[in-house]
Amino acid sequence: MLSREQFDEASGLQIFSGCRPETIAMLLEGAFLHKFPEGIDLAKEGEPPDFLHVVVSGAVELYSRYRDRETTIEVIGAPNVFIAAAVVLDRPHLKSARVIEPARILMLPAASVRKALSEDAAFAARIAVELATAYRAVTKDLKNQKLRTGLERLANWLARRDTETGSTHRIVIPYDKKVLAAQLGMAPENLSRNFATLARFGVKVKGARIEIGDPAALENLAKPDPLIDDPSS
Amino acid sequence: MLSREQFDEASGLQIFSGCRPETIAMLLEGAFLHKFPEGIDLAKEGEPPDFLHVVVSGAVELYSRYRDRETTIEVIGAPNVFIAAAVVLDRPHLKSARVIEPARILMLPAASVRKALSEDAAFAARIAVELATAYRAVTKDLKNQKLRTGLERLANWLARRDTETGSTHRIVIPYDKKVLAAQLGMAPENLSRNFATLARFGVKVKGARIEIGDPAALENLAKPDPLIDDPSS
DNA sequence: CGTGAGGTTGAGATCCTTCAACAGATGTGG
DNA sequence: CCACATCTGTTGAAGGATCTCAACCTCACG
Repeated sequence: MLSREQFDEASGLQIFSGCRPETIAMLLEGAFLHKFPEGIDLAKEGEPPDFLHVVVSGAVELYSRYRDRETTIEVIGAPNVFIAAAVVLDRPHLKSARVIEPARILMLPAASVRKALSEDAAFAARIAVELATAYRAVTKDLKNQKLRTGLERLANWLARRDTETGSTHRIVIPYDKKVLAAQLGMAPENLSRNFATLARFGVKVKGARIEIGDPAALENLAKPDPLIDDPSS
Repeated sequence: MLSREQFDEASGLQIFSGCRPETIAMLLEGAFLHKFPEGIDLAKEGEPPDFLHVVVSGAVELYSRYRDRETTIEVIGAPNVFIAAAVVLDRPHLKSARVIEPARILMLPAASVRKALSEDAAFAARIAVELATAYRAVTKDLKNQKLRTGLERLANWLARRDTETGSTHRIVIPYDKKVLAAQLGMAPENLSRNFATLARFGVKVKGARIEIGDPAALENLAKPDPLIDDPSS
């Protein structure tokens, strides 16, 4: 149950923009807005979806296992939705979700979401936009994986991260390096080695802090492609 | 412009089920239903989307380039939609599309699709389902890429293809082996070598025809996971 | 100070790609 | 019908990329 303040805060979220007030009220009826500490699992792959999750603040890692391997598929920051696809289709999660930065999460009952979908075109359109955006993000990731080497993926991650944080040429890895390694699709050891290789291109690493000494050289190595790297395209 | 028969055929497609007749009429207003021979390009990555495409028959390969590399992301058979995400968001295609099996394609004007999205909740919900399904398919593919070796991907492709075609333990590769190689994320040479390796597990290859001599051995090697391999989960 | 977690480095094995040569099938024109 | 070209796929050899295992290092923290 949401408090008055929570209700007001939640109803202002992008996901509800343009929706009918009744739709919003119905969705928030059985909703929760909870704080979660780092390390908590919010969903487990293979299990049916109970809630649509909205990251109000903090960050969540989506990861999967197979045999004795594990990889992270995506890191979701605020203010984004996740596991929308599983909720819409009412099928088991394909990924587990784990808090990697203390987070406030709005949880909307899955059944309400599916109901709203067929009753409110604006909400359905918003969900369609969310899904389309998520779809494109994964597609870019798949292209990234299949078309680039590990070193290229790292170089592009650095270049993108730099422009996203104001092109100061100083960036900070916002989580453990092993998470970054898994996200980039390489072993942690390989991430170290790739960083070492990038020293030749003016990249200096000190713990989680990275300095891009020669942005042009890095850019030239990375050869970013808007159809892979632009988050907004 | 569609003929009377084409209109009737098109309006029976799954994508329209539950939609208001006016929505369907509006969508089919400026639509085309064309036959395309093998090899034709239907869309080019980087260009804006003009039409939502529905594969009525035949097959289409979605592929991408980067530097001098190319990979296929997906192969779409009938009766499926593609480039829905680009149309919904009105953003450039992330992938090119090429006919690999003579196809009949229904093309719905992108602007009409976006209009229908906000006016007809049933249509919006259908598109949301399409997008959610496509999203999950790419996610599975990404897991496949990041969590498995090439040999495992091939073994699982064979196992899945076999069950999809009636578990006769005889399958036919429905397109060129180089397309299969790109789809599985390996060089064509490597596909050959992986097939050679599979001989030890009872897999016999003669051109495009494959016989699975020891299904249990293949299954044991593949170790399929419903959260990667089940098309319906 | 120890201790443990996260990160780095080295060595060897494995996976995969590239380049090159070759084989087989298909098609064409004389 | 044959010679030739072409396209696809296979095979071999070499090198590159990546992973695993192990040792070591560093730093925060009790």
